Amino acid sequence: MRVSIKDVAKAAGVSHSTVSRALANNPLIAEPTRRRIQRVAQKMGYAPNAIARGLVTRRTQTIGVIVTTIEDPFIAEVVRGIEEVAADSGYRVFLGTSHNDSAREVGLVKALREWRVDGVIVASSRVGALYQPLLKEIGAPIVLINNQNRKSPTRQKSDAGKIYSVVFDDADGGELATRYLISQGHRVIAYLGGPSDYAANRNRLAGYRRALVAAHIAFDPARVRTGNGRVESGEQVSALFLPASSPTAIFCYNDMTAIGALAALKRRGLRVPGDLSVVGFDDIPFAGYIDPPLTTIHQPKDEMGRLAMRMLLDLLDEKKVANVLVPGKLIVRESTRDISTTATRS
Amino acid sequence: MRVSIKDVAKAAGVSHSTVSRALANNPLIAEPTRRRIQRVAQKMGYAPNAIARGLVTRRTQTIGVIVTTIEDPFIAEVVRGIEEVAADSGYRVFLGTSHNDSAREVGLVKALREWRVDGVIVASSRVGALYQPLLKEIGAPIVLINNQNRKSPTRQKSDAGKIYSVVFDDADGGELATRYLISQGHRVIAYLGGPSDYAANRNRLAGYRRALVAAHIAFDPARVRTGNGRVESGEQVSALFLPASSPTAIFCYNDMTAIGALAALKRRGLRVPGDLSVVGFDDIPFAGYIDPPLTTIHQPKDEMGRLAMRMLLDLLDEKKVANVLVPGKLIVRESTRDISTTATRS
DNA sequence: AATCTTAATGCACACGTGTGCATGCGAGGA
DNA sequence: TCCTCGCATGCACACGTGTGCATTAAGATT
Repeated sequence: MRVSIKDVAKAAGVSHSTVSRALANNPLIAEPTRRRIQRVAQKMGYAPNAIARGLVTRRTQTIGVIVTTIEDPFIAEVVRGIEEVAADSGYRVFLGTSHNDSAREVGLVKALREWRVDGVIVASSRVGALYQPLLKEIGAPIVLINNQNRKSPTRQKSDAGKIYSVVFDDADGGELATRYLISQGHRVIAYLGGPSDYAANRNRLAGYRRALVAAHIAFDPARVRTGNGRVESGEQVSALFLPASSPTAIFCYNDMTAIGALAALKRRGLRVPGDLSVVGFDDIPFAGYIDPPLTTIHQPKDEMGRLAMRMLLDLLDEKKVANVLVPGKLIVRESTRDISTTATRS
Repeated sequence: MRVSIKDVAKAAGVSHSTVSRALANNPLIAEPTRRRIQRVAQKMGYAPNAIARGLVTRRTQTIGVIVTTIEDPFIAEVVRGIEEVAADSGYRVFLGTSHNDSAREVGLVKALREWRVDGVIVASSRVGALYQPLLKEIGAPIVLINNQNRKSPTRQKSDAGKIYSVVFDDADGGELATRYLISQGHRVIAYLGGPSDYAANRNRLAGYRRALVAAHIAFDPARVRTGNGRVESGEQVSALFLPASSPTAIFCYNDMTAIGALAALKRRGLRVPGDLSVVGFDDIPFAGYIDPPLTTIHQPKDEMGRLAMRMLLDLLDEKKVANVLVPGKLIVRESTRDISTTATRS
């Protein structure tokens, strides 16, 4: 049988209330008494029961984290950021993976509700997008990371209740990547996209167009393809070599697509960056280890996790919080090359 | 204010005990009463309080999972397996990352103890190795995955208490890889190892030697190097090219090391698998996407997670369980080549 | 008709902790 | 000496649920 606060009380010859206060370092308890009780508790191997405490304080010091799958290195890094801040603030993390399976999602939300978590962070596009009413049932503050449901997260209505979000600035990232290619002398730049119904894809494409417009380069829909965000959509590169002219650079929806593109280009006998420059997106852990090391847009994933958790802590403290739009960073590696002549430079 | 079982009882005009039983589908309650109560509860949006329930049943339906870091794709896959089985069995997962930081580890164990988790799974070498006494304090069954502390997990003493383990058969994997290289005609095979104090490294090396002995090839310590298991230890390949003779194949401690080795070989102007065959270990997600796609030993990571969770479920049911040694599988891709002449074959 | 059996429901306690309020006690001032 | 005040501690209730046992009512049995 586990030792409870009453056992300690009996052993120390005081009431359980005194023990409770002594262990909480409540100044009401006299110094010597407190020290004695703490010694006794220590010796008896007493560990407070968080369950009972949660029942009376109505605070569990626990947050729920819902993700699509923990295997996605992107999500793993976000979760790491969350866990880091949570642990430092004395919070525990309930992890649930939805696998984009409705039954699982419903079950998860129900479980979090029953466990009375203090707050919830969701990094699972579908849950965030489709289950907002369900999420609200939890009755705890909620922060979504990179949710794909709103076109513009900053336009969130106040009547959306307690649902806030941290999202990456995809449009800015797309512009960053494209502007860099242009600065390297590229004029014919293709976009090898992701799923057309993803806001991330739409926004990256929008940034791409913005950069073209700024450089007075005409946008050509024929230079844009959609994919599924995985390696196999790299095959689509073939479709980008038009009879009229071929691109000198390809901006890819994400690193996985870029990796597929590199493989497809190699099979065509084209060399990167010799014949063609390629830019990815996300900066997954492997981006620096493939051949050639990939130039890409870095998303500060752990930082986004930390931001979300800090936001949640603020919400729990009933502070005012605002949604956050996180900017990316260009990481130049070896899959891109400057093709502008020295003449145009001087 | 949240609606409790008493509120439902009042609304339905019965006692709270009846509600409790009705919602648990206890046959003691008459069919019509039960249906009526369930309807009322549904309409009032009642969600049982798992905290209160846990307090009285002394079962939390929760397990703790301690890992080094969730960013490691290897661990992520293990966690996925655990989570999968846990969810299907009605268990929730508390995730904690230790980052090999003692303070964090102690804090984690304390937290799990206070939350009265029903069981614990540890996939963090250090925690498993150094904190067994600490772990025991939790007072719940414990399953370790790939713990590095025992030389031979099957020799576990029964007095070790409730600590069980699921470990990968590294020696068998090392033998599998080496035997394959030998079957491809290689006679001079180097081992580019990992940290010398890791049991995994020692066991893979032991398997390598076993395969050599079986093929009557002399073991030469000069053909073995240690590393840190990360990409940079691939640089060590240079040390393997002895004046006397150079290897035709390299067996690497893990895929990360192999990736480093591939890069280093390329810089030396050597082609894989043309000039040299390379075999990795682990089969990380990227192993199939690098250039050339890596021949490696597959560890069924998600399966190991599932096994560990099932073992834990058995322990919770007070069934007898035995430690498990999980075998690997050779995955042949394109980093290896058969160099035996057709003459010797016929 | 009286008693027994069975089915359905309520009562009351327990789980372990936190906390408002009452209580006791000693010291100091009138 | 009595009253007051402040400090340290104990009492008792609450949190929400599960469950052994008592209770009630209705039907069956003698």
